[in-house]
Formats: sequence, structure tokens, C-alpha cells
Amino acid sequence: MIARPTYLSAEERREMTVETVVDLAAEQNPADITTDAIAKRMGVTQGALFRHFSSKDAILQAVMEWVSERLLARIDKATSIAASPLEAIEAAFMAHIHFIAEHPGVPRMLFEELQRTEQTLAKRMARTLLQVYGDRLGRLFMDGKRRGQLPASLDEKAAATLFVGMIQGLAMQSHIEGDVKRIRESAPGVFALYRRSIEAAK
Amino acid sequence: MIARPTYLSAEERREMTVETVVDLAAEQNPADITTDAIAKRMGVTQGALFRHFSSKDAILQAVMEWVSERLLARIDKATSIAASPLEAIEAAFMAHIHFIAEHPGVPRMLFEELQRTEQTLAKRMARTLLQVYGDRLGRLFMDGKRRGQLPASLDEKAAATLFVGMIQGLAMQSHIEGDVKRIRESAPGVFALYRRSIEAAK
DNA sequence: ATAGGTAGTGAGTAATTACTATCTTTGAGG
DNA sequence: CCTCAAAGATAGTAATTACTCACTACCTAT
Repeated sequence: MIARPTYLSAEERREMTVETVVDLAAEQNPADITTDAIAKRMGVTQGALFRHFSSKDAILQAVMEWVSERLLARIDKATSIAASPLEAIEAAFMAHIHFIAEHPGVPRMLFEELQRTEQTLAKRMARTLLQVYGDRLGRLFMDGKRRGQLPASLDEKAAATLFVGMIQGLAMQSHIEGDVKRIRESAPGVFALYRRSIEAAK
Repeated sequence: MIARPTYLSAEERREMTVETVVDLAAEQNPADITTDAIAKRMGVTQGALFRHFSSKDAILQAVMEWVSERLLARIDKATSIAASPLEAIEAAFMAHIHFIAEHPGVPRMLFEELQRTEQTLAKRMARTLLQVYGDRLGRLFMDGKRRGQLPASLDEKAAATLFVGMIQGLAMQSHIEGDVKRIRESAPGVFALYRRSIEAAK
């Protein structure tokens, strides 16, 4: 059986493109992800990409959409089966950590987009994701206060900033150490500290 | 009085270049800091830069050196006059926050360097800075344990990761909100949480 | 089987970027 | 005041990058 070139449908190719970008981001600097690099990885010429996306920004936008959907879905699922607000917060955290372990390029791409000064569509999507993320956190904090697991005096904005920072710190640390899988092992220790910082006195 | 072009000495020009890059990073995506952009801001042609630096990487390397020296010096000074380990930790934190408020481009440049896959000299310097930074933190934690301000059971690595993440989170948050000066106002609330997370039970 | 639309190719282009070679201007020391 | 080395200007180059366009291979519906 000789390998023959196959034509994929537009939808299949779009999906494949997004996944390729996510994979590439795990291996190299997001800034180095050129349209040529994406096409090469897909075994396709560079021009072919522009059949399915009107611009590179459109590709990145699709990637951000992919990330938003998957990440939020996993976090929502994790929190929904938690028995208490504090457990939900921990579940959301661990869901995020596992997502990063599976897709190490994601936090790097997100950060890259947020750094931009031009108002690209991909950047807007990244900001929206962060905002939705913050809303979800805010709801968990409110629940926690109502149920007495968190002190009513808790500074919710600070708690959200620290939560996001905790994840960023873990992502960066494991990236520097060159072993992103190990983020799963470092995560519980850091969360234990975080928990102490927001928990109501017993 | 007609403005006449003036020739600066090599040393003056080098210093001016570094400060220009730090300033530019506060305003735009570090990726967009081209040699042309640097030269334009200095009121000089692009080629002139290469009289004083052998390559762009050499410029970035000098910037990282500048950052390392200033940041560590300020942190060392702040911690040296603190009355206790916990106060020293807080002083180091606030010194870092003030440094970022004055030079908002610095965390962005650092992160940009760390993202690189090529082994540039600037990247090596950035990693070294983080390592030295971690050592300083480790010493403060050890002191804190010895003096009973921190529990002996404290996970030092987790505490360091959370510390760095806290700063990253604040830097990103304030960058997104577009008002980096306000990082000074949000910082104390976040540190209060951090303190709770590492402090020994009273 | 064939026609027609779509996926993909190949070979471009213009813009950008780090870097260089050659010439000119400046200013400090003799 | 003159000289000369160093600072800077001017005008390049080669490489890279996103994007385009004319053409070809493939697949599906009739």
C-alpha cells in the first residue's frame, strides 16, 4: 500500500491546525511558531493554511477558542462534583494543573498573547478567558463565605490574584526545570499553602 | 541656539541603550523591540548601535545584567534592615513590587527571555537571576524556621514557588488592567494572604 | 463516467529585521 | 590649530515572514 496524499475536509484541517499549534507551543517559543512551521508539521505547504484561515491571527484566535472551551469545561466539570466550596477550589486548581501537564504550551501561548500591544482578536479572546475564569473563582469564594469555609473578611480580589499567580508560578517553575509533567507533583504542596492562606480559622 | 548632534562616549552610549530598552519594554511587547526601535528612541541611526554592541543579544544581555544588579541590590538592602525573617520576607517582596512599579517592562522582558528555546546569553543571565533569587529566599525561610517565625514543617520549595507566582500574578494582573502603578496598592492584600500561608500558628 | 467545486501546490511578493561596509563628523590632545 | 581615532550616518545585504495567485490533484454528486 503506497501512501497517497489525501485531502481533508475544511473542518478536519482547521481542527488539525489548532492541535498542531498547541503541540508546537509545547516544544518551542510561541514566537517561533511561523505559518511555515505549522504547515511543515502538518505535512502540507504553507499556502494551504490560508485556504482555511484568513490570517495567522485567525489561526491563533481559533487556538484561544479551543483552549477556552476545553479548560473551562474541565474546570466546570471538576467543581460541579465537589462536595464543598473549598473542595471545589482545589478541584478547579487540580483540573487546571492537569490541563497544563497535558498541554504545556498553553500557558506560554496565553502569556504571549497578553503581552501583545496590537489589539489582535486572539488577544481579546485571551482576556475574555481570564475574565470568565475570574468570575468562576469569584463565585466559588462567595459560596465559601456563605458556607463558613472562608472568612467573610477574605479579600476576594487578592485571593484570585494569588490563585492565578500560583498556577503561573508552577507553570514557569516546571518549564524552567524542563520537566513539565512534574508540575503534578509540585502542585499539591503549593495548594496546601494557598489553602492555609484563605481558609477560615478552625 | 540650534540643537547640534553630540557624540557620547562608548560607556555613556551603552548605558543609555540599556535604559532605553528597559523603558521601551514598559510600553510595548518586548518582541517588538527591534534594534531600529531602540535607535529611534535614542535619536540615533540603527547602525550606530553596533558600534557599541556586537549583536542584539549582547544588548539584551547587558539589560539582564542591569536588572540583576539593581533588583538584587534593592532586595538585599531591604532585607538587611528588617528586624525579623518574616519582616525581611515582606521587605523583599515590597522592594520587588516597587522595582516593578518603576520598571514595568522588566518582568515582561524576563519572561520573554525565559520563553526562548535558543540558548542565548541573555536567557542564561535570566536563569541565573532566578536562581540567585531563589537562594536568597531559601536563606530567609531557613532563618525564619530557626527563629520560630515559620513552622519547621514548611515546604520551602512550595513557599518559594508561591512567592514568585504571587509577584508574577500581580505583575500580570496590573499589566492587564493597564495601570502598572497600582500594583503597589494591590500588593499588600496579596502579601497578607501569603503571610498567613507560611506563618507559624500563634 | 464526468463535471465542478474544493483542497493543496509552487512560486512568487513586499515588508521587516539584524547586521555590515564605507564614508563623514566630532572633539580631545598635542 | 591640526590631527586622528572614535562616534555616527548612509545605504546597503541576506534572511525571514505573512500572505497571494495561478494552477493542479482529488473527491463527490449526478
